[in-house]
Amino acid sequence: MVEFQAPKGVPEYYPPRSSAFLSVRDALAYPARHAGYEYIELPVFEDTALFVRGVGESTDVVSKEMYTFTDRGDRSLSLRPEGTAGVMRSIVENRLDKGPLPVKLWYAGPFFRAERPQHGRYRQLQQVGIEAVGGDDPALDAEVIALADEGYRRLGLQKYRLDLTSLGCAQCRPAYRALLTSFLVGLELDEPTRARAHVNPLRVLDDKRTEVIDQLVGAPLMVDHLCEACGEHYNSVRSFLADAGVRWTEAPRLVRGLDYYTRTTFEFTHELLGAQSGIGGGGRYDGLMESVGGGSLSGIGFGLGTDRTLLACEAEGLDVASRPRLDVFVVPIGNLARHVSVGLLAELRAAGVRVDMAYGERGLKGSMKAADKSGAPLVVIIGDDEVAAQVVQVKDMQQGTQQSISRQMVVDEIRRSIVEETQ
RNA sequence: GUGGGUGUAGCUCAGCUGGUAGAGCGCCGCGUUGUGGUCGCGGAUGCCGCGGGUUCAAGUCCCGUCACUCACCCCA
Repeated sequence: MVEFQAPKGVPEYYPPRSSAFLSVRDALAYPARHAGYEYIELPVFEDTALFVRGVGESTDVVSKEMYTFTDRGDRSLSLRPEGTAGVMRSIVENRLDKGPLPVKLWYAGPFFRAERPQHGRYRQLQQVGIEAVGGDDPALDAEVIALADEGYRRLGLQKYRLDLTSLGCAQCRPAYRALLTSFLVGLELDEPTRARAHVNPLRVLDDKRTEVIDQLVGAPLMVDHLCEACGEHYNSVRSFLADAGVRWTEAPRLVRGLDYYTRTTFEFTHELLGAQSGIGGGGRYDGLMESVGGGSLSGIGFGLGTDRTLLACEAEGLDVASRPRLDVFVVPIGNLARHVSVGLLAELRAAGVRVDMAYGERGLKGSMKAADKSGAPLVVIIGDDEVAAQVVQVKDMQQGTQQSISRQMVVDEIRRSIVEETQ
């Protein structure tokens, strides 16, 4: 048994899977980056009060899942459980909301929740997120959702679904909430569920137990009680989504665990992931910025789970990191050749070629084995004969063919063959 | 936080009713002169998760503990 282990529930990504993790993260961020969203790097911990006020005191995330600690200045800080509140804080603090609107940002990194770990649920989770702040144009909602969808599509994912609904606003939700509450009090519910209904009646709607679901058949739904403005907004969002070519499922019982969501709300789930099926989600938040001390700008955003998306790719058998890690592997024979090789390595790297060489005295056979395992399609072999003749041997590992190329020409030759291959 | 399952070589796992550890894969080496993958041969590696108990004897039974895992809950 090893002396030290990574903290409970914290996933690590090491080779070879780490390259797949990077590919997933990049694929999820790509659509937003190419839609003009700019990068924002945020603190991993913030003032605890930011999350309490922003995310909501009654949420499970804040009430029992935060890693909270006191620093040496006696300040209460918490590892961020989600990204949106921090983005809002930064926008307000750095006056980004005084510039052109909407402010469009993307971020990626770790978030922390002190939950019981299980497949796809981690205490340190990785997310890629975007926020579009300072606009309530329903086309913006559609854009955000479409960018998430495109990320999953880029990876080749197929067995996922987009659930969509509207949670109304400060105008219409309170009345609906009262209606739902009066409906719920008439049901046969156990104590924890009653408590939940008291804290947030909406949350009872997505209960998974059949005995609860059966009782919810006639429950009033938010989408049937939207005010005129929210109803119109939601219709427009759906219309723009259709224009964007995104397919969704109406999910009138969709509820999210964070209090700030209003109007458009969505979640992506993958069918092969078991209990932790949510691979991404998000929605509109109209009052969030005000609640953290900013102006009354509304926004919309999403958080996509990098860990779970990777699991989803693996569940679908997708090879998300098929590109070899190297273009060339150099095999020197003898000390003289090692000097030539080091020089060649520098030139190749400067030319943008991804290259490694056989270090250590392994002998030609061992070096060739290492070359094979490196996955590089080309191997450059240099021995005394080659040094004397000022050439190198370039071997195509797949074909098994080999040709002698002059030392002078070899960098250009290799670069050319790589360009051809990537076309 | 609440339940269930599992913990044996780097990995996947076998080890029947208790008698001092095995396979496949991987790794390293060899198959003579400067060439990988296939094949053949050889080799290294285990406090059998940890602690206690029962027993002449425990990987094997009992208790505890830790870790992992699945579900609830929650969510990415």
